[in-house]
Amino acid sequence: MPTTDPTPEQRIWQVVAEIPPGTVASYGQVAELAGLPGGARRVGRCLSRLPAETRLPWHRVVNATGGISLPGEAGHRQRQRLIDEGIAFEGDRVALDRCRWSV
DNA sequence: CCCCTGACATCGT
DNA sequence: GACGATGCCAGGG
Repeated sequence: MPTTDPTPEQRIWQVVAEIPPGTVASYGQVAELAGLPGGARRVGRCLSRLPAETRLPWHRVVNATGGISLPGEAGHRQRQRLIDEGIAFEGDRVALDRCRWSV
């Protein structure tokens, strides 16, 4: 057993790391899987603090409607990364009915 | 301690 | 389906 219990942050990182390529998860979904029901905002805040060099697939996390919540140029890059991964888009939103991550 | 803000979600109109 | 209001949680001033 672990000598120290994982912090909520680590559980969030863990869940995000598990999102398979070609699929996306919503902030609320990640929060719930991380054992933080209603902690969607916390997930967003956590991801915003990630270093630019992180290898965590944070770009696979979108809002409940499939839209990109990350504002500005960074959001534009996230969209491009998703497209490069083969994620299907409907206008500015991800086609959740086809690309949503389900366990 | 109060107030505001943010990579959110949900409901009513 | 767009919009505004409300709920929620954590930080920062």
